[in-house]
Amino acid sequence: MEKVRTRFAPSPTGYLHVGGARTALFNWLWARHTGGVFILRIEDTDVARSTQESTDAIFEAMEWLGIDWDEGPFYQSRRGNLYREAMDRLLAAGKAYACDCSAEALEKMRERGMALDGRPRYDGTCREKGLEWTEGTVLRFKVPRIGVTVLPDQVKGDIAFQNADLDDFIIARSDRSPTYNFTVVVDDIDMGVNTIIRGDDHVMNTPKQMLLYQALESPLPAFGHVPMVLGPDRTRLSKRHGATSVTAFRDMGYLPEAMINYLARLGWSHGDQEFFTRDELIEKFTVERIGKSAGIFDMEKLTSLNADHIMATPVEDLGARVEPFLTGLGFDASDTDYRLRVVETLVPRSKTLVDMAAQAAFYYEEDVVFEEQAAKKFLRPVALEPARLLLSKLEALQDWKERALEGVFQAVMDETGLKLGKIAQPVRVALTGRSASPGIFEIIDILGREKTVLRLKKALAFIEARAAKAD
RNA sequence: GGUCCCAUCGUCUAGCGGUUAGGACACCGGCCUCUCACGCCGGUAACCGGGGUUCGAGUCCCCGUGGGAUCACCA
Repeated sequence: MEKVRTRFAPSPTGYLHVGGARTALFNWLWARHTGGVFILRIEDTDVARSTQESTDAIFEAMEWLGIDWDEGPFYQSRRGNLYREAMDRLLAAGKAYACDCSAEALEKMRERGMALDGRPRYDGTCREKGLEWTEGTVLRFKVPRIGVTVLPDQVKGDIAFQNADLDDFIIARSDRSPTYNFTVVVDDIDMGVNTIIRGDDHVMNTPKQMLLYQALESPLPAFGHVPMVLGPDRTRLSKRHGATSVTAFRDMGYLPEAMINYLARLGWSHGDQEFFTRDELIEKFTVERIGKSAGIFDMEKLTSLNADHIMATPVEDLGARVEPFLTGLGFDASDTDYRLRVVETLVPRSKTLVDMAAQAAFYYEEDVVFEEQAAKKFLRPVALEPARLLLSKLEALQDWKERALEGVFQAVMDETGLKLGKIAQPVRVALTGRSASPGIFEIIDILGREKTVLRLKKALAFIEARAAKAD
């Protein structure tokens, strides 16, 4: 069996969006699954719209996702002579011809065709003129007038196109630069690409490209057209649907593992399995299992999957990954051991790294700020007695460990006759400012004696002041 | 409008002639419990419509409807 050679060929006219990322992912997975080769090619023939920033953004996004390439990046803008050579071959073989129709004439043809049978098209005016290909004329490909081109699509099945419905499309502009349908084919032939997985917005281009393969006397690659990714309103995903740039998800605290898991599962399935590690994806991915219908991008499911991946990631790893988010919040999170202990308590409660960093705030803040609702509900005079008792016992505690701390609470419970909940909630608010947090013993353990005592005293003062005001 | 594609819970999907139509997200109950999560248990919720084929259709065929893609000297 021939070695699989796939490619991802984005045009650098913007950031890498989720749809493109999924296309890249599928090609990459297929190459990795089969032990093949994955190629990156930048389609920058449209000089006006291509930018270096976009190219860099694409690299950055792919690197973050962990989608690496074996060959490339190749730039179409630097492969002019290759295209020129192919043009000459086609021209010499009579498979292409020059056309000097004006833009106005072309517009007329389209209008006429539209009025005639709803089919706007080029009417072949210059097809047999034998015009010389000079500056100012374009080069058109001579599409067979009869016959059917059947696309054996790996995901959609056979799709038939009447050659008569295809235009004699332009392969070289009047400035002699090659157009998309032509460059892709020439490049894919040159690079030995034998498997093309791409968005299904390309199906209509495919018969034209297949004809080009024939004209260039090259074997056809296998085609697989993947359905689109839609926004919640069922229209093509775009900026107005919110975040669509891959790197935006990185900044929102999503893990690349979760991202590729979600993207893979959107349009592809493996029985009932939802959670996949990168290796499992490579092991189980096949083009055959790609679905045929378009899918809606669901942020909620991505988020849920992200939480699952957070729980599946080693804490050391997570610790390193949240640090920038902690720093971004203005905290000094350079103490690795402390950070790891903090992260450990937050793992099952965090949907994203941003979420995790936000929840970690009380561990780093100098001073806790009591949330109004929480303070109102729990920092009340009834909490004074048990809190004072707890404080004195904590100050005297020798062994500052979770087990011992639990013993301290038990003692307070015994002496006051109160249940743990009655004591823990006020203390929680005192230490974290909020009514929800990780377990009370682990928090105290991690915070340490100094901070715990300080915060407890502050809360005590807060309650006393409040009681005084009430009198 | 022409051409092409698609159609199972709100969403992602399993299903490849015979199933009480399964799972996941979300949602709603309950359990666990120091709070919040996690976890566990349970629930609401789907085969677009109409014709065929067949002993039997979510599964096969046709038509309709709906949605999408594409019709450039853009990629």
